[in-house]
Amino acid sequence: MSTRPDRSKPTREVVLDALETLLLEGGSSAATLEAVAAAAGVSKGGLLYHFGSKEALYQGFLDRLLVESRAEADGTLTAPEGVVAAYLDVSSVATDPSTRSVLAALRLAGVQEVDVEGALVESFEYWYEVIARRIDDPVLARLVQLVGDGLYLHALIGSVQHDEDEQVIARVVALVAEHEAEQG
Amino acid sequence: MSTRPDRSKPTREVVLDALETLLLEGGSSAATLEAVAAAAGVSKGGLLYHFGSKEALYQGFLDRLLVESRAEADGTLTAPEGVVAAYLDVSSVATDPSTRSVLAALRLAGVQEVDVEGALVESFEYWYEVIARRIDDPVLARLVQLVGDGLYLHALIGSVQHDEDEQVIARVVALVAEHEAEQG
DNA sequence: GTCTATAATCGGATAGAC
DNA sequence: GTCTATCCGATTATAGAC
Repeated sequence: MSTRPDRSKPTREVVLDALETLLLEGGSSAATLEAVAAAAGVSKGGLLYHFGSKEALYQGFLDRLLVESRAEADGTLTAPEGVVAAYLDVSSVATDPSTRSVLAALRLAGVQEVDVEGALVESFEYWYEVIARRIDDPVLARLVQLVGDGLYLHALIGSVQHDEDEQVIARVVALVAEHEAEQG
Repeated sequence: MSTRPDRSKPTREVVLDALETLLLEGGSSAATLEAVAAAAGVSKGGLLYHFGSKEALYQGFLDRLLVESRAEADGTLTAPEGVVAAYLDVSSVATDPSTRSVLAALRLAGVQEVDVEGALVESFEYWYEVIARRIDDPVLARLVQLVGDGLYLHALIGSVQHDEDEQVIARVVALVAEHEAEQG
């Protein structure tokens, strides 16, 4: 990939997209400045004009992740299937744009240049608040999140979806519906 | 750390312990041969006598991980608190030796030298089989695992334990007990 | 805003002494 | 079985032309 994928997008965004793809494919060690530049269709020098260092590049990625995931979480508040089903669906579909960002960030976890863990904690915390806004029992809300995060973990290791996963989602949704019926 | 931590253990094990610690602290990029050797209290040459390459070192780590996690899973079959509580406890305690290995392996996910994901999938699959041996409803068994894996994910990003987590575990245990009572 | 060329450093791996 | 010395390729970053 030596030609620039999309010229309508700003270069910054194209570079971050390239970084995301490389992180998903080969982890943090595959995401060298040269490789990212090549995948984005720019030169190393061109990349370094937009992000002055590897640290700045990583930070730019985390900043975008937070903006994206907050928007995604907010969006589910008005989702027809409800927040619960929406979160569990998002978590289990590794091709979802928002999920891709989170999985890429998880592959970045542990690097010294930036606080990846802090950004991820912030993102997950925001999701919890959104879920808890719809389920008044905090324990149940947390259970919903943990099931979703379990699905995230399995997406991270590329595990094939269990036959049971769909039924687990249905079961959790039912659990929430049951709770809501009790409350009135 | 330039002195060898424990001379009673075989050097191979000391080296793998050092690798594990470095992976947890700084991700895969921090686990250079030089750094691992230093943390283990041997020279680079000394390390390379036991593991001929970085690939061999990583593979040795994954091999040990599988042996350890199978033993851990088998051990819970006879645990007094039951498999369910045992898995959820293990998943949430980041200092547990077995959990440390899994978290370190997760930080290694994405490297090209070895099939980290494959090893992790195998480990999680084994755990599922152990859990499913005690809970005859496969959907419920999978739900238990996903909650535990959600806890793993939060341990991976160093997220502080939610106040609700203990109650979530209790709730899941109750869910399983309820199911068993129905079956008889 | 994007490029090429190059400097400086680091990481993996080999050879051979002890 | 462990060490030191060394080579080579890869990676980050800078300088300066276009």
